[in-house]
Amino acid sequence: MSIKKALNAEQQLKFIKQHAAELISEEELVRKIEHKKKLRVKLGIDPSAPEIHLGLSVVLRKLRQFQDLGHTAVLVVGDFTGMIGDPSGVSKTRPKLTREQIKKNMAKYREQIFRILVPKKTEFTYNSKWLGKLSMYNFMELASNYTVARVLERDDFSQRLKDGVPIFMHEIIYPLCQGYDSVAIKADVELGGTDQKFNLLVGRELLRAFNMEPQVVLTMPLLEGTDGVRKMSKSFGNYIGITEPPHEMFGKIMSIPDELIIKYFELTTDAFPHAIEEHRVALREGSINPRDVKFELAKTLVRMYHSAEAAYTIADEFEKVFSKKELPARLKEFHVEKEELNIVDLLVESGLMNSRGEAKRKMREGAVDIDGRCVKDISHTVKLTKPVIIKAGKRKFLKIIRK
RNA sequence: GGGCAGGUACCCAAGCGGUCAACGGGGGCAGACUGUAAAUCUGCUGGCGUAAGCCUUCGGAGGUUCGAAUCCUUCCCUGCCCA
Repeated sequence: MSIKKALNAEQQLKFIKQHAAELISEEELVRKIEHKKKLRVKLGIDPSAPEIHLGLSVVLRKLRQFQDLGHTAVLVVGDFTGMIGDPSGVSKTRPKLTREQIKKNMAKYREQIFRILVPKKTEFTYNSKWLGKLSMYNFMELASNYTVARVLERDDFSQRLKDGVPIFMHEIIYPLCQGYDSVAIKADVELGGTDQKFNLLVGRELLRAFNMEPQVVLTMPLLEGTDGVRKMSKSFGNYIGITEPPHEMFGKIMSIPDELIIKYFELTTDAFPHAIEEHRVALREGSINPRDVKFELAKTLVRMYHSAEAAYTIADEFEKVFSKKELPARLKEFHVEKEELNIVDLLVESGLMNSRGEAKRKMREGAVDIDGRCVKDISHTVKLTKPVIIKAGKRKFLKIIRK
């Protein structure tokens, strides 16, 4: 990072623009870098979802890049809005959070966020500090800076209005609060996903309204989740957490659609641009099996968030289990008292299945193997004179041992 | 304040007295296939029961009926129009 610190504004711009969706505006950014050297780069954080996933890492990594260029990351935790229960941007209202919950969530968040950011160059602030103190008078004044029509221009608002999906008053206020955060922390740049563009622009205009230099807006592309369609988000269940165990992470990455491989490489990994370019060409020409590139991607990410050793071990295991259909090296164990018991009971007791109904269904579908043999008979009795290995579905293995 | 239209399983969305545990789509899971937990195809997707069957579920609470997601009353919530 010491090397990058020496870069001039034009050179920095090149890094900043890399993989970004939109930069408003380039000239302003260059000017700011030249004048101030050290910029305050803002990122809003939602305290209700304390788990960082690859989707969020896209923006966080960009923030890290700013840090490497010598700038300061200012994380604004939306604890005020979190306590009120702010909109999710789609159609639901987020749950209200108590002070304790927020505190607990943020402790978790911090720990994860510094796997990407540099602590020394990171400021944490909570927007309740200023939003909580805003008087009705000040608030009204703030609100007078924006018109209803402008707020309703926001993509999701106009869509919801058209669809007859409720929009609540506090949701309309929300962009103003976020924009006011920028005023409060004197942001030079604000980062966000492309879905945040509107909010970020409000911040820009509010700064101007307060006679401050407007912030530069930088948006990053949204990363699709494991379903390959919707943006990665905890509420869609299509996310890959950066603290997930290596095998989970590896497996989930292997399940993304092939078309997303390059995008993932670009936005979530530290792979060299020329290496990514090679993959892209190879994929396009069909000279390589997409699986191998995805394999490389999975290894890279496991290495980044765990270790090189973990990456190799897991890759090896994956190969064994899914390509060669062998058993994984290490099996989870489950201990039982009885010498023999019914297979359905065992599946439920061991937690492999959620209910007896599900266990029976899955058995009918041929999803259950005992010691490598498919068992469909639900009255089957498992004898535990010696340990038995049960496979339920493609990736659930369990070694049953009698105590 | 008045009128109209709505609230259905994880999400979207049918159903409008019995054949509804509830069509269809998405998601999820499983099987086949494969190059992978990609793609594609097929099946499954409330709980208990080997099964017949039983139990819980259609915004909340009551009621009508042999029988309600479907009808009535009331309450809560949402959208649209009028004021």
